Amino acid sequence: MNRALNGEGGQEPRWLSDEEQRVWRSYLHATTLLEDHLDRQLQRDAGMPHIYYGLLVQLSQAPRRRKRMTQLAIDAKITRSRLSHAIARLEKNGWVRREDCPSDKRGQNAVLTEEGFGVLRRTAPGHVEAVRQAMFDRLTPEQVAQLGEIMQVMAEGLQPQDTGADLPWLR
Amino acid sequence: MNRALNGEGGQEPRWLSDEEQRVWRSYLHATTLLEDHLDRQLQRDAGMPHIYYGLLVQLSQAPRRRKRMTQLAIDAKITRSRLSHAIARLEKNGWVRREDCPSDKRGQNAVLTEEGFGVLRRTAPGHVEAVRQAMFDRLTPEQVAQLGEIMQVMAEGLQPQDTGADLPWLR
DNA sequence: ACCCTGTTCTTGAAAGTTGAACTAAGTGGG
DNA sequence: CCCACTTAGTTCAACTTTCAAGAACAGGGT
Repeated sequence: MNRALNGEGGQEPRWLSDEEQRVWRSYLHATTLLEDHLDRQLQRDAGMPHIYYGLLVQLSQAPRRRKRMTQLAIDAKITRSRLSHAIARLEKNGWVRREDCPSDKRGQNAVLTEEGFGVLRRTAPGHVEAVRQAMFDRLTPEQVAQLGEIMQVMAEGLQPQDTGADLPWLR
Repeated sequence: MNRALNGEGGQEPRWLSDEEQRVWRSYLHATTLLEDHLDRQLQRDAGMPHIYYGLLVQLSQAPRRRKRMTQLAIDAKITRSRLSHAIARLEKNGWVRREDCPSDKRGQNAVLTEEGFGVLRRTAPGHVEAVRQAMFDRLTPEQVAQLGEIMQVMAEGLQPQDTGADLPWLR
């Protein structure tokens, strides 16, 4: 459905207004700077990128500190392939281990190890502090509320099925 | 300066409140979904990732459609290393070429080729449309203004020099 | 039991990214 | 002019991500 609007065949493109451009640039600017910042912070203090850290967090909050691979992939918004590689790396670190799923022989659980939990306990304070300094300490309470609302709306519009019905692949 | 708050030596960590956690999750959720979405959109329609597309945009808006490597890296918020690789790839595509800087023999200009400009002209409408659908079409004008304000504040707090004076390396 | 289709997860290769080391060229004393 | 120091950009190796297969199992029908 983008096809019709794309490239040569399309009708008049709806360009961004000046203000929209400014907002879009600020958005790109802020989000990339923050993601880079957190990636470096965690690489330095926890020895892993932000996404990997997020996987450990997910596991730490799951019922028995374990989760099916596919569910973890969905919750972390990454592909199963990426998750496979990531878990392999975390496993090599001793922070996660794999476990066969009893009910489904295809299935695997990723399980947070005690050691992995320790890493989280040690590094979480520094990470929260970094997030605070970058976001919550700089925004008014109203802005925090607004941001929450805005991000929620955007996220809703981007759930898997939206962009086209021709994307049966997970995520 | 994170050291003192990190891990074992620190004082009471300032955890996020429930609402802050919700906002933070929404933020991560929305930003990663959008970035993935745009990456796929551009990979499909323009044959390059979002960042590379951004480089072409930068060049197209620069005075003679060219820019010094370092300046381009700063403007695009990426490392010089990453830029080197990216330009090498874009050069292979024929969309950019390198040019020795006349005034500084160390310097290089990245120059947008006519072909590169053509790619931009063909793919920009589809990209703008994707951005609109994901963001501007879903937000009220007030929310757009709020988002702009918020992102500006966050970006200011993340400029290179903030995190510590002990980071002489570019970004 | 058998086949068919869809799901779960992994793998391998190519592409992209990172951080550090490196080359070459400008800069500013002494 | 020479030295040390900085800056511009590239390169290398290690790591991460993506995309396209592929192996193994599940859940129906038939």
